[in-house]
This record gives sequence, structure tokens and C-alpha cells, in this order.
Amino acid sequence: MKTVAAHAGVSAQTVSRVLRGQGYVSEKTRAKVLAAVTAVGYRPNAVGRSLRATRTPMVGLLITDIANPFYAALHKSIEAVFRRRGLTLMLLNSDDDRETERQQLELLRSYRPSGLLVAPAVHSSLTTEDLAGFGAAVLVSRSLPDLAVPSVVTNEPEAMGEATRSLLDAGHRRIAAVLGPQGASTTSRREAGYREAVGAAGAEPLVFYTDQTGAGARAAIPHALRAHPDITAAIGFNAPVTEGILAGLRDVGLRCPQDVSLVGFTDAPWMAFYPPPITVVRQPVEAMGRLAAQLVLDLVDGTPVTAGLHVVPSTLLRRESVVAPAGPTRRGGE
Amino acid sequence: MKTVAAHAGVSAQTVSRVLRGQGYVSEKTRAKVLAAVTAVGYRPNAVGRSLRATRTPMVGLLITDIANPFYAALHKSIEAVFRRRGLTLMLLNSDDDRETERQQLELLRSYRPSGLLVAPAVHSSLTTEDLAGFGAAVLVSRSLPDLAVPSVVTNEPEAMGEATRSLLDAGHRRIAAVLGPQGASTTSRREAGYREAVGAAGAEPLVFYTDQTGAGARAAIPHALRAHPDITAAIGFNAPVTEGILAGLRDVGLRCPQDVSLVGFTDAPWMAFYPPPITVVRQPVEAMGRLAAQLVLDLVDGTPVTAGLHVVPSTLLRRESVVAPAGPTRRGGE
DNA sequence: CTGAAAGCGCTTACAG
DNA sequence: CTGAAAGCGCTTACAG
Repeated sequence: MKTVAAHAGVSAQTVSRVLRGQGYVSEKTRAKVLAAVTAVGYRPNAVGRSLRATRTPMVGLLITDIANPFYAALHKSIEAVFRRRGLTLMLLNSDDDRETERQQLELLRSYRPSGLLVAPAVHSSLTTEDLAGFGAAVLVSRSLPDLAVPSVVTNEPEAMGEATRSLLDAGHRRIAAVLGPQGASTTSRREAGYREAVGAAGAEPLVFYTDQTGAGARAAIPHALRAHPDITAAIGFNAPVTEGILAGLRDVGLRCPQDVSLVGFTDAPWMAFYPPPITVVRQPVEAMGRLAAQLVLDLVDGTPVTAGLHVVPSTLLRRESVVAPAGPTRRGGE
Repeated sequence: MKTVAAHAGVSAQTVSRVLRGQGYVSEKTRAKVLAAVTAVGYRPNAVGRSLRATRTPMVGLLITDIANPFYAALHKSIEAVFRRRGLTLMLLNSDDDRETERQQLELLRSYRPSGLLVAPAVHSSLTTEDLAGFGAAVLVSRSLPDLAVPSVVTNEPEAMGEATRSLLDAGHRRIAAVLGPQGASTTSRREAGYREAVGAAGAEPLVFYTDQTGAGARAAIPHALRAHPDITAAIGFNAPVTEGILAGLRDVGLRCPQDVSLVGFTDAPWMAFYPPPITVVRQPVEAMGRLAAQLVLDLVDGTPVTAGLHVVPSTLLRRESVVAPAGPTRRGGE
């Protein structure tokens, strides 16, 4: 910047004013500075800027697994919002581990970011104070009880209830809910919707917890069917789990939907043309990302934001993976 | 840091020495400093450190689309390597657009990173000089001709040739190659392998270019089948394109594999249990990520690295989506 | 083994 | 409308 200033015959803070587009600068000196910038090939140094400004124009996004397509889509929609506003989105991975979550947050903090978006790890130990240091902090996808922080989620209980009823209405009574980890807010909120719907129909809840990966769900299926051979339908907690259920059914020689009807929670592209196309609760991931990003921007600007749940509703896409259950004697009996 | 120094009764650079673990410090003062650090709740400021050290302990990863599972997996494997070495991985999105690519690179440069990994955009205008400013720069997944930079790729021509021969060997002669964008190195390298194999068998190449998205490939299928109704097999350029082919076949009422056999390039979890399970070229994405990260670390450490292609071989997973073609009159004729 | 000084590249008050 | 001074939080030489 000093080189530019010397070249243009002005002071360094005049260069700074021109570059930031703030404060009064005459058109003439402005042109001189701009010419000098290209002449000397000046490239700004964000580190120097951040050190003096005490805030880096960067927002962190801490998620549990980028290989989960839901989080990839979330990252994409948030990044698009921030890029337009000149903010960099910094992706951080917690691997769904509370210790890694803390470390990554500490790392992010050392960069003095302007804000933070977190999908908390399963047994997250994050407190309101941990997040307070970030100024603008918003939870997304998963909420944390007892935390005075805005959270963007979907209407999980209602959507899960609707998914469950679509199976009940087709005549199913033995419906397995293949959920995520016990203790995750997503699990408990979706489980609540499932239990409520199943209970209202006088059926017995059949709940299975997994590590919310495809491999974990796949391994859970044989166990579930051994414990309850009369299961005729299943609900998949997220896209990887829904994949895992299909893999597990294939492993034990069962077909979807003839032997087991299936409803997924969270859409994936392949579900639309899978044979059969999978009935699924579509989470509004783009809208959730945009809203979460907007809440961070509001907090940065000092606009008041309600702590607590900000709910974006999901939609049940009825496709072809739900049919009436087969007769009670079809397995082993024929 | 000054507060810590005052609290411990030492100078600031003694604190710095203790914190960096460099230089000689007596055990006694070391203990005093550490005690002061916790006492005053000191948190390091990476911005101050980076400004003075002229390098930020951060490596950029510029990809074209995080929603592509290949890139998500690549990010994951690279991040794991760097985290162990205390480097932060900064994910940047080019949207496969050369202008955005330039802007994101400029943004990254302003943070004075230690290194850079790029999967170049389709018609990338990046030059050796553009990358030279980053010190340690490595290309990954896509290479760029005429660039004196190390590139980590898979053996695309050979793997694509093997995929093509698996269809030829099953008796197919009308094999559609549904590729990515013309001009991308991945497209030309995979196309070369396809043309070579098809030519060796005396068959006619049937090449279709797409934007390498599922939607683009899906739209291309009806056109391809109208132009060549005798197509009996297809090869999908990447996982989204393979998805798009299946969706397109379903759109026009054709089944896989009875009507059209299919081989994919790049694996995805659902392909293992899709009915039929999809025969696919599995790219060694984790190994590619680890190698690319290691090359950056070597460059950072000053270890010499060969510019040019570093090839990690792919594997053809033979599953059930390839069968012998049906009789010549099956469509429209019966 | 430890410290006083200088400076990385910017921006923030404060003058004029 | 423009500039001289100070300082953001560290680390890098250089002394001792």
C-alpha cells in the first residue's frame, strides 16, 4: 500500500479510503490512486486489514460431515448468500465429535470471524457462553435445548408424523423408525413425531437408533428384522440411512415395496428414479441455508433476532415406495 | 499476550516462545507462562501471527461444486491430512466458472495461504504464473495442459477403456459415452480411452457432451436415443451423470439392464444396492486426496516434487448393470 | 536462557 | 478533501 501511495503521490490512508470506497476523496486523486494500483500490481492483504479492524470478513460453518449431501447442499446455499455480501464462508468439520467440535471452534475463533453457523455434534457440550464470543452465532439443522441462540430447523415432528401416517394409512401397523443417534435433537424431534402418529393409531412404536450413516443403518436392518420379523414398513432418518435400509433389505433378500414399504426423511437425487421412486420428506435445505445466513447477517448488522426455533416447513413427496402390506403369512409361511 | 506476560512477570516474546514451543525456555518460566495463560484465559490470535509470519497456516481447496459427492469425499480426505499437521483447509467454490475461479483465487491470495489445491474450472484460464504466487500449488482431479504444476489424477484413459471393453465383451456395439463438458481435461482423457476401445473393436463412437450434472444428462438421453435408436449401452461420465442416465431411461420407458446396459465412472453409495447394482469405475478418491495433500506438504517443506501427472489407478467394479444386448428388433419391431 | 526494539499491512481516530 | 501518528497482536532478528 505504501508503494501505491508513493506512486500516486498521496498518503497511505488516502489509498485505503479509495480502496474501501469510504470517506471523501476527490475524483482526481481517486483516479490517480486507481491507476497506481494497477501500475504497481497491488494486491490487498486481508490479514493486515483484519488485524486492525479486529474482525475478519469471514463466517464459519461447522458441520458434522461434508459427505452428507444435506450438509453439502446447505453449504452451497449459505455460501451463495455470503459471497454476494463479500463474506467468506469457512467450512469446518466436527466429525460429529464433541471434542473435535470444540477444537475447530477454537481454531475458528483465532481468526476473529464475523459470525458462526453450527450444526452441533451429537453430544455437543456447547454453551451459550461458548457461542457468545462469536458475536453472531446461529444454529442450523440441529438445535440445542437450553441454548439462547437462534436455530433454523424444519418442522420435524409434524413432517415425521405425516410420513408415519402415510404408512399407517396404507394399512401398515409394524413400522420401523430407523433413527440417528440417541441424544441428537434431530433424532428426538423426529422420534417424537413418529411416536405420536403411531400412538394415535394404536400401533406399537419400533425404534432403532443408528450412527446415522448408510453403513450403520445397513447393519441395523438384519437385527431389526430378527427382533421383529413382522415389520412391513420402515422410515429412514436421513438420506444415508435410507440408502442403508435399501442395502440392508437387499442383504436379507427382501424387496421394496413388495415386502417392505419405505419412506425417507431428506431427499436425494437418486430417490426420484430409483425403482421404485422413494416417497420422501423433502427438507427445504436451500431455504434453511438462506434463512440461517440471513440471521447471521442480521446479527452482524445489529438487527435483533429471536433466539429459539426458526422453523421452515418440509414437504412429503408421495412416490411409489409405499404400498399396502402383504398378507401376514407371506414370509416363511408360503 | 501482553496481559499474559505481565501476569507471568516475563516479556511478550518469552510467552511467544512458550506458545510456539520453539527456542530455549527454562522449565520454571515455561510453567509460569502456562499458568498465566490459563489464569487470564488467553486465546491466540491467528491474524496477528499470520501478519508477522507473512504466511497463514491455511491451504485453499478450490473445487467446482461441493454438491458433487466426489469433491465432498476429496475435501474430507484432504482435510484429515491437514488437520493432523495443524493446517486449516479453506474450501472455495468456482461453480465451474473461470471468472469466479479467478475471483476466489484472488480472495484466497489475500489471506496469504501456505498452499493451494485446485480442480480447475472447465475453460480455466489459469496460468503457471497465477499459481506461482501461491508457492505450493497442486492440481487435483482435473489437469491443465501446458501447466508446470503437479497434478493428481486417475488413469482415466485406461479405466475408461476397461469400462468400454466390459460392454464390448458383453456383445454391445452401439455404446453411448455420456461425457462432461467439451474442453475439460476429464472429458478429453476419458473420451480418448472410450474412442480407443471402441475403435479397436471396429465399432462407431457415439459421444454426447453434457454439463456433467444429473439434470443435463437426463435431458440428453431422449435426444441421444432419437438420434441413435439402436443404442444398447451407455457409459456415465461421473456419478451425477450416471444418475441422470438412469432418470432419462426411466423417462423414455427403457429399463436397465434389459434394454440398456450401463457402466458408471466414479462410484456412489447407492450404486451398490440399486436394482440392478451398477457396474462402475471406482476412482480412488481418498488416495487421490491424500497424495495431493502430501504433495502440497512437500512443496511447503521445500521437498522437490515432479510437475506433471501423478496417477492413482482406478478399479472396475463389475456388478449387474451389464448384460448381453437384446435382439435387434426388440424396440418398435415387436 | 531472556528481553528491548522493530515491523508485518492495514485502519482508526484525530487534525487540519 | 487529505495527512501524520498510533496501534491491532503477534514474530523476527538482534543483543545480552
